[in-house]
Amino acid sequence: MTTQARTRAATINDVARVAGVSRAAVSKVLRDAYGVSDAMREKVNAAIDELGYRPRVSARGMRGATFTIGIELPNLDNPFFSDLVSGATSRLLGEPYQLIVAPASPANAEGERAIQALTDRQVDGVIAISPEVEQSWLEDVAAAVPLVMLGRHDDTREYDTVVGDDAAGTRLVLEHLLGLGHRRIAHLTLPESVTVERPNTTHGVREAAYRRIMADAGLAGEIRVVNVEPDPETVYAATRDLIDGPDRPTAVFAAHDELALTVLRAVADAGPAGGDVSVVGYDDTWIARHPLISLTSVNQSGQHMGGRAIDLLLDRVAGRKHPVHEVVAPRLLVRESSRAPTA
Amino acid sequence: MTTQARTRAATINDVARVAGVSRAAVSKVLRDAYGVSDAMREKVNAAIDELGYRPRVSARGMRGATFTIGIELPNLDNPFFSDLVSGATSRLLGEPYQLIVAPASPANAEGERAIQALTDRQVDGVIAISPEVEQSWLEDVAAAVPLVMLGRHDDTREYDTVVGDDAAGTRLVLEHLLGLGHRRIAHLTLPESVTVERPNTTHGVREAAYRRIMADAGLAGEIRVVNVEPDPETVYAATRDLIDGPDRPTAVFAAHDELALTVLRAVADAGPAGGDVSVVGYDDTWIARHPLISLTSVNQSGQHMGGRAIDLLLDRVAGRKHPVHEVVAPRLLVRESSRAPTA
DNA sequence: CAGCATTGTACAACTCGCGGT
DNA sequence: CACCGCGAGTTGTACAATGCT
Repeated sequence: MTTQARTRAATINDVARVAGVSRAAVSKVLRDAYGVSDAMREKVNAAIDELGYRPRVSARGMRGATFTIGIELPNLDNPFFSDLVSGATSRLLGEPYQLIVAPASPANAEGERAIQALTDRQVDGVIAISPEVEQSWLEDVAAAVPLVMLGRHDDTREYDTVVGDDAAGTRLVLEHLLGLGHRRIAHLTLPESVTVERPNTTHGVREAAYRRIMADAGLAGEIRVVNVEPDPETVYAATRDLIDGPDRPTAVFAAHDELALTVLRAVADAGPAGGDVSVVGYDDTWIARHPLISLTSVNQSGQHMGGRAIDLLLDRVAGRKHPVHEVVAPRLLVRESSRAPTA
Repeated sequence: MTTQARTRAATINDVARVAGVSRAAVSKVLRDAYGVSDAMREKVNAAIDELGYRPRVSARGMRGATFTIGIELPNLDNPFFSDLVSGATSRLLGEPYQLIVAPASPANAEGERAIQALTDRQVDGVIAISPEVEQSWLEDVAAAVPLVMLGRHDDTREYDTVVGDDAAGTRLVLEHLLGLGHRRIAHLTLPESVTVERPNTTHGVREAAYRRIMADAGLAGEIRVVNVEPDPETVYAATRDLIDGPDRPTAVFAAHDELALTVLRAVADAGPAGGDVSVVGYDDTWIARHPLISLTSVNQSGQHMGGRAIDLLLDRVAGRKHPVHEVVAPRLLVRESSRAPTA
């Protein structure tokens, strides 16, 4: 502690020696296991404090648990993901588990690598968002470690899911816009590799629901889906194409808030010449609520979803085997970014 | 792989048996160590593929490295932190290291716990942002594992630092505002526990520079520092107090963009009655550039800082002993949130 | 007898079942 | 019976030692 350049960090053996007990006894105290007297516990704890001892998680992981749960995220830029993490973190207060986040590399399809990095590190459970990964691969992962997936509507054998009711959320958005009198409503979303090719993902369900509801409203001819890579430049350019092109939509339903913000930016930059375009997002992130942004959005409480994911994971760690699929009800928050069309 | 309900995951022993070689040989090809023939490498890799073998990082950690570098962050809500992580992630492409993020719990002074969680997990290096932690404690940590701290101007013995030139950045802000004709310029920042009590932190330096520059400009009487906990409600209330109270400032210099956004919110909510208040932030996060926000801010490139932190850490892993202190030059981005005072 | 490739084996730090007082 | 300790087991690393041209 006070001495510098300590030779080596203390191990369980050092603690045992100082406390005058066996290594196994120290282990029991550490794990709060059955069969330790108060006197023993006190002696051991005193030695632990004296040496500043901390158990190596690596060594623990060889036989027991690592008391670590890992969460894989596509990136940290989307504030919805921060909500998830913050919900998970606060649900974990008081539990002996430490949360670690593994951001997938910017490249696509890096989700697998990040999930594997977590399992390689012997985490006790994994939470992940990976629309691009095959279900069969996830089932294999789940056979080895408790797994909860976010944002997938899969019918699974081995893992749990927490997901918003994306069809209902999309209905809320479209009924709102249709009710305002909009007809030319475009849907801006992620590439087809995570929508039409992955009909069980959030964005797959949202796109399908958009198409269905538009058709049901007799607006099949107005269906317009723009699939783009989610980097700002591409989204911006795609939106400008939409605004500056023929048959400009009067409303854009963006698949999530981060996209919606870029749409708002393009609309703002286009100025009055761009016409009056309503914009709706999804996730109701904190920035949507900002009065200067005031973005109409669908709330599905990322905090709550993150917390529930932890609940399900801890259930699984405790032994549950059958899959649970939790669906979170969406709410529409109407703000200034959506209004009746002027034309 | 294809078979389900595999009994147990493959170990290095299984690989050795299938390949018909010794365990040591397998270890060598895994580590790319000296002294393996091409034939050996091929046999082993074939066995690895066949078994779907992946080395346990826990076991590796017992003797060698974990190929993991950990980054501790106070939270994931501040987009500047996302920039840091994204800079670190892309700098790490091609390196054999995996980045994991440990968010500190919302409670204050949880930074120590999160850093310890990383060292307990035997990471090969740590990057951290922890203004509240004692330097002596960090020196102890750094004696055991390579450490790079962000946002601290410490004169260190064992760890490196990457930090913006906060005095220069503050000067850019104040010269800009003074040049516009502002006199009543308030500074909204974090609690004194991380400013006046920690003069080596970013926010400590910014506050001190604010006081000095104001005084040098003959405005000692106008110095007004508001120290608040950074949760939105508190910041909002403090800003309203400022706006609605006597001697309303004509400009507010917020210590970082996340705070500045809440200030903008309070100003927007106050409406014309709140008067014309210029707002300046710090970090130039992506949201500051949004045309609906258009926040004047100081850029110190989080991406660059995150990348440099990785560079320094890898240097240290490779053996460097003496401390390096890297200072990043700031740039002021003037946008619509700051303008000449009307009164 | 160099100069390789390859293997044997001593660790590393903890957990846990079982046997002993 | 309540407590405690022995010792094997966990998976990989790395160095010394062996075997082979």
